[in-house]
Amino acid sequence: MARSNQSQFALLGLLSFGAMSGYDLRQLSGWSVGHFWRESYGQIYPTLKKMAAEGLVRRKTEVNPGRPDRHIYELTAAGRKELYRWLERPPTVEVPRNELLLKLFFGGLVPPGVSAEHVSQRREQCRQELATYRATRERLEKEAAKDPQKPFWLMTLNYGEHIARAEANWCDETLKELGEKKRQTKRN
Amino acid sequence: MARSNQSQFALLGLLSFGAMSGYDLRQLSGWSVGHFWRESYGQIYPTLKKMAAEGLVRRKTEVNPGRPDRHIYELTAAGRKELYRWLERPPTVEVPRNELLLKLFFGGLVPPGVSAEHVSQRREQCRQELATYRATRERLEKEAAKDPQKPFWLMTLNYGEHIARAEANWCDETLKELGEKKRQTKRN
DNA sequence: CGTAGCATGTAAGTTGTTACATGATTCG
DNA sequence: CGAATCATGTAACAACTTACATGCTACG
Repeated sequence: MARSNQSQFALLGLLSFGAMSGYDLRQLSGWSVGHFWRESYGQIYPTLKKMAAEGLVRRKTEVNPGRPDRHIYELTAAGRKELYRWLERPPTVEVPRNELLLKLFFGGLVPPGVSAEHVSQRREQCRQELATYRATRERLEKEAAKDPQKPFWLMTLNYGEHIARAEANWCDETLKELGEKKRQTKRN
Repeated sequence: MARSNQSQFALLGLLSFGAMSGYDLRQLSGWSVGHFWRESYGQIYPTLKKMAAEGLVRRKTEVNPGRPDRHIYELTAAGRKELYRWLERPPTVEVPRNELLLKLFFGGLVPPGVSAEHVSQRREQCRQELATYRATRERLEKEAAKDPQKPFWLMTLNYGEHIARAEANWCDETLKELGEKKRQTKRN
């Protein structure tokens, strides 16, 4: 068992940037680790509670007049230690499920236009992702120009760009092949 | 709700190649869709049972003397129809979690050697994946030379190769950057 | 005045993994 | 003779998503 609670470590990591609320964690994760890691509120709030009970984080309540209270979570020494121990363990790889590929694998069962449409949509998504990466890069250059952690953030961004470009290229190649298939089918 | 039971469709798809047992499904998925889709027995057997109850598959028992019985599952007309309907729906994308990137994102918290070691291990995994793809490609050329579905299988294989190469390149670049970082750290 | 954002959380359901249980046969 | 493969399945649990519930404020 022990699937080792990855969400927990993601949150611990984000909290290393400073004390935050569950809401903040969600927002921050959106533009920082958003392209390779996402957490839902339904996951964040219970995990924070559990970590507080285990002494990995400390909870403080910030009372704001005319606004909902904010529950700010802060790393404890124990939490920081856990985080470091996790960072040093080698990451485990698992096969990511890819619905597009699964459908394409069975592409022979449906008219070729169906697969082409799926790939074409993916192509467009890649284009959008690449645009987002460019924007994030500019934002990083401005807002984190001097941050010592910036190089690491750029590395993860580079990863996204490498993969998105590769995926886009594959889409283009595949669309060409599917196009030929379509013509062949029409002739028969 | 309705997370739309992806595993179910994967199994329906594999069953379109012919009637099979749960065990067979697992084996077949290993080398066919293995690099982008995996199912465990704990998922396969209950799903088959459920689909049989819903009339998407038909179960036949093959009695073998001196061996465990084999439960062979076969697509029904309803199952086939469900499969086609699913194939035509546009695939949904979800952000795949990447533990390596998550650790790298927080790389500033640990000595640079730690991140380098993680990336280096990933580099080696890419090498192995590429070797597997080459082997699968050869196997496909031989064993499925005339299969009309072969082009689709090759497309999914191409995808794997594109991504693995991109990932390998990224690893190399990143290792270089991390190497420089290490030297800088040592000098300070 | 409606919508979006701020802000917290719970409940119910689904999906998936891992470990366990069983027992025969084949191969080295 | 021990390990791997064939073959099926269950139980326990972990993880995650979605929808719901609440209510205020700022903005157009």
